[in-house]
Amino acid sequence: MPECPEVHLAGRFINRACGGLVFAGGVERSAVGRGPEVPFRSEAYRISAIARGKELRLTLSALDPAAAPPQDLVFRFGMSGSFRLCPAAELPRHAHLRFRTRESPPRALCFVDPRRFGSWRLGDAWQQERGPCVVSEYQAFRENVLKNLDDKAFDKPICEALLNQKYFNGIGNYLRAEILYRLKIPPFEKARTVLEAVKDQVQKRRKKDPSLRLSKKVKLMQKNPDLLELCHAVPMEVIMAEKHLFDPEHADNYANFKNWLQCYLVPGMSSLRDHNGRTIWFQGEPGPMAPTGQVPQKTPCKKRAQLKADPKALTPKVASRASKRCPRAAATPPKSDEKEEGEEEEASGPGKGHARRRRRVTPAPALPEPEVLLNTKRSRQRSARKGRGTVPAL
DNA sequence: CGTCCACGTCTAC
DNA sequence: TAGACCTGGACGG
Repeated sequence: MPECPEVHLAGRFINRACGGLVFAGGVERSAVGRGPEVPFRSEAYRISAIARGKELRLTLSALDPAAAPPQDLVFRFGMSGSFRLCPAAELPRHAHLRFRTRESPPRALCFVDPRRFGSWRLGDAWQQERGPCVVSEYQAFRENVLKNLDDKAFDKPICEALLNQKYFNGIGNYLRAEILYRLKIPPFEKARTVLEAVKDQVQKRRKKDPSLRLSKKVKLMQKNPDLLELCHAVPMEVIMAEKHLFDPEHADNYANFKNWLQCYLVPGMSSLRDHNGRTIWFQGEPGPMAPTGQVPQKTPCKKRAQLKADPKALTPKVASRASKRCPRAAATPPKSDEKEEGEEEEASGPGKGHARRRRRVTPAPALPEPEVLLNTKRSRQRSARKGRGTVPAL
């Protein structure tokens, strides 16, 4: 689950689980891994990690510094990357890079990445174009945004700007939805409009109480976080909830994570494809820059036996939140012949449990003769689906 | 079985 | 602004 919380937690996992381990030998790479061979070998070395946004840097350090210079590696996780520590004799599928311990029997720290969109590079350099980390470099992140509001990156809708790693290093698709939802900001409001308002608000606060004590300021911000503060606080919630969302016996982790989500994938919320073909989840108005020719999709609210709420699973703030209720039904009534409820939909059977997603319904547009257009063999090629769910333009 | 969808970048018309 | 890059799970017939 690689947005910045998962990357940071991967780093924490490595430091905790591997901090006391000694590794030995060379670094093994799978035949298909998306990264270079790692020219490092040592009969006794340690591994440490540090995260920045969606990147994770590993440092391999020989116990005897004279034996070999340290080797740095910077990973990106793509859509499916993760690190695991497992017996070297039972490597998981798609373990594209492996670091073996000196134990007997040996274990291996593995970079596992089924889809292979992730990669690694040699050296200690973070990717040049990525901005400060929303989690670990909050002040720099904030200033980088507010000082550059004239950048054309902010001409775009806020939901798209939030995925720009030059300004929002660490934010990904579920975080943008969760962040905007907390403030009920329409996802297709213009980014600059939203951020200028943040800037003005800061000025006002300053004028009003120029001598506020720091502690007061902190309280104020915690009570009334602005968008940029939430870009830090929301990922932090996930990181803090580590124990419950990502514990070793990951049996219920996914269920807990889904339970933490307030908007992304949540039944009753609306969704649209943004201009890059990514699904944005939101509630309420899409906003002025919404793509034309699409009807917001809505997963119907089923009568659901709520996700089995694990009462201790959530951070205090969220803990009291009523289990996910459907907001009032709204526009775009679902198709009349929709299969209603029926199954009790236990959120996730033990073991599996996955995004229970309603198949996207081809919207029935309130336009004459949509069928012709909609049914014209939309090419079934893999990526021909960006436009699915569209409505003939007017 | 087949289709759709996924927590992200990249580069090439 | 489309594809391309990939595997695998959910769901439908």
